[in-house]
Amino acid sequence: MSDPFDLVEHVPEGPADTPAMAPAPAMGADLNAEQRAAVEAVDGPVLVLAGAGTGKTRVLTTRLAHILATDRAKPWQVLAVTFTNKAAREMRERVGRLLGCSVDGWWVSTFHASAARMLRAHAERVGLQPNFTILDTDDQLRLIKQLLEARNVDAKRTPPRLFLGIISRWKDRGLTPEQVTDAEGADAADGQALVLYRAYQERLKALNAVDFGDLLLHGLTLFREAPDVLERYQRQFRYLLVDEYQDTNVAQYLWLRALAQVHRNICCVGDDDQSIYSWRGAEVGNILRFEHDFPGAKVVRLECNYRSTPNILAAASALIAHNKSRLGKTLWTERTDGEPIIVRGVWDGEDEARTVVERIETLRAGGHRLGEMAILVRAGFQTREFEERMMAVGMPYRIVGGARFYERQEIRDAIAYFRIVAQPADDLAFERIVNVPKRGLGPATVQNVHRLSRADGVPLSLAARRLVETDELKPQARASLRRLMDAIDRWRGGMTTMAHPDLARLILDESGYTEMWQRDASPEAAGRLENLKELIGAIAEFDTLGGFLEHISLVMDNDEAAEGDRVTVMTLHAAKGLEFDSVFLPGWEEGVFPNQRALDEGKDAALEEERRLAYVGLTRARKRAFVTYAANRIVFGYWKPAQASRFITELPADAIVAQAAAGLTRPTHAAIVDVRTELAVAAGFRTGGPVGRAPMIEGTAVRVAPRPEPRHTFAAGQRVFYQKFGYGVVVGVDGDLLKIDFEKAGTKTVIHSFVDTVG
DNA sequence: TCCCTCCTTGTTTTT
DNA sequence: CAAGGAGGGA
Repeated sequence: MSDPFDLVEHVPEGPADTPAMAPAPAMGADLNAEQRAAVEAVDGPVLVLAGAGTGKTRVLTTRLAHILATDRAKPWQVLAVTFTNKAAREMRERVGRLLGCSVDGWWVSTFHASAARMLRAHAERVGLQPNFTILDTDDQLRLIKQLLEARNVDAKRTPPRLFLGIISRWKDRGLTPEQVTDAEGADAADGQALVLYRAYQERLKALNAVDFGDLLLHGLTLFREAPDVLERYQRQFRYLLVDEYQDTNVAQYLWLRALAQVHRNICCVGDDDQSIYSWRGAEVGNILRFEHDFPGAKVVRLECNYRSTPNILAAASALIAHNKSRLGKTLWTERTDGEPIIVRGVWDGEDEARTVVERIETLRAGGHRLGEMAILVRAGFQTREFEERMMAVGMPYRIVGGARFYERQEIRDAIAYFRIVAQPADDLAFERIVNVPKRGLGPATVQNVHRLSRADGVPLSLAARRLVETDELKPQARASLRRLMDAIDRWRGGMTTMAHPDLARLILDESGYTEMWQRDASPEAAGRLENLKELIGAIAEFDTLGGFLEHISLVMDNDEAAEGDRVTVMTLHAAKGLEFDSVFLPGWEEGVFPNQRALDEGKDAALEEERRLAYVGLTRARKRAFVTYAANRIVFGYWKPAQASRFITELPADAIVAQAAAGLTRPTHAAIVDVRTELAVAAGFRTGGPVGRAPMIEGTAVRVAPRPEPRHTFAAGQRVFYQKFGYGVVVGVDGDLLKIDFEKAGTKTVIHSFVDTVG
């Protein structure tokens, strides 16, 4: 399969594609009764309600294998969709292993990838060209900014993000601008949002571009406007498998429903208790609608948990039982072993990081692998303190998420170069690179190109080409723009004559982009050049530049190989679907988790989603969980007293052990009615004043946890080592803070306790 | 045209 | 407290 744009028409149908598979009876012989029921109920609609750790992926993959093994369908007649790239990858691997064959070209992928694949094949039916560009959030925002500017909307009062959010939610619900009701349209941002939505869609079409939401939305339009196409897919896909069904939004639901109409063999696997993406348009209601839209659907519950100890299950079950809106499942296990969950109060975030990392160190000393431990946080900002602590003590760790590979500046720049070469009409790419590196083509020149582009109704790159033939530009800008446009033409020629990795390198070299970073003296420059090299390497794995661009626009996650034995740090959202022996759950405080926004909304729905997130966190643990909450937390740069999370009070007393740091009162759950207040008062507050200033103490039973003693004394001129920036010389001392002139990283201010003396 | 400084704003979560 | 954007000055 060489061209990812061209799939449907050429799916091989011969026997060569039939995998050499194990005989059917052997398939999944070790499943339990419910799992087996879910696997073998192949015909007709099936809804599998699968609790955490009940073998849901196993059921899905076995079911797929079973369908093929019993010859009910050929591989290309099964559509299996998941939500994340990670899950899709895993399913492909497991199915491949199960059947002992390659799954290349099969319809086993994410919703977005499947929808994109169909859309590529029938782009013209919805007014697109097959090589349309898929925009990411960054592109979308810039586009919206431009539209707002053009309409003289004050970007300060109404931030572009807000509009993007509204438009995305509409798309999640499968609504084109025409389908948004007048009432709702008038309501959103005083009616401006709907006007903007229309303009935005027009602009996208002109750019031959789509955003993520469009992949599904245009997919629906395609099905509506081209019944022949829909019918063909309906007939093709005899079996549909859907993973993480609770995360589907309305558009995805409608898309599935349309496809399932003919054969009605659709199997959705999900867990309403793990629905944590409603903010992104996911509709738990889809689970309820399923039985309504597919009457007679068989419902299978998987409740036997194979992952966690009884204590962990008891805690998770008790917690989630506080949610009102749920279908209700009871997880059980045959196991009897297990440690209690430790719930520990700490002084502040720093204390929390120290405590958690110490515990990790103890486990490691006891022979546990770091790769089996994870710190799961509510929000990204919480990772910082753990990162600093682990860096300071030399604990190997990896942060999942954060600045992802394809979102880094240098990667996005490079990709913009490739895009403008492969897709001449890609105005966004043109704008991104026209003056990067600086070549004297500032806003004034770009304005000129824009004007001509609008007047002639042609893409920016074509307008630029025409502009250099006129004398409208100053000689310098004109020469510079001509050089750039000549180069782009040359690179386009290279697409047919050169190997594409070579072409990619040539583009980066000739454009001066590589040189720009080589000349850059900042400490990140070396890493950026490294990343660019890696990018070229990634390109080499694809057959065409176009294929690569398709891949990266859909697969934006970096599966950085987790080499070595490391602690994983990530958000609870990112942890869904994973499991670890030991799970650390910090920041269980009101306002952090459940987070402030959920509390502000004051609605049950938001709070219940937070609780589901807590449930997801606990159920990631196989053997032990460690929950912490701090008495004091820095919020927006100011100390605030914190209350233990209500979720802590919802854990059953007999499954946990309560602990507290010195100076803090140990929580006694069973007896205290409102543990939260009790804890907060007993703990004492450190309030007021910006960070760094001496804390003010309120309350009575207060003891301030001692700050860690500096391990060394420092003076100007002292040569030092700091893990993050390397070697340097102290140039100033200010209390806890050291100003250090680093050899590689320049002058930085760091906290003394992480700095080591040298020599 | 570019750079610097001041000021605002924000903290979920991701295909 | 951070980072990112806007605005002003060289």
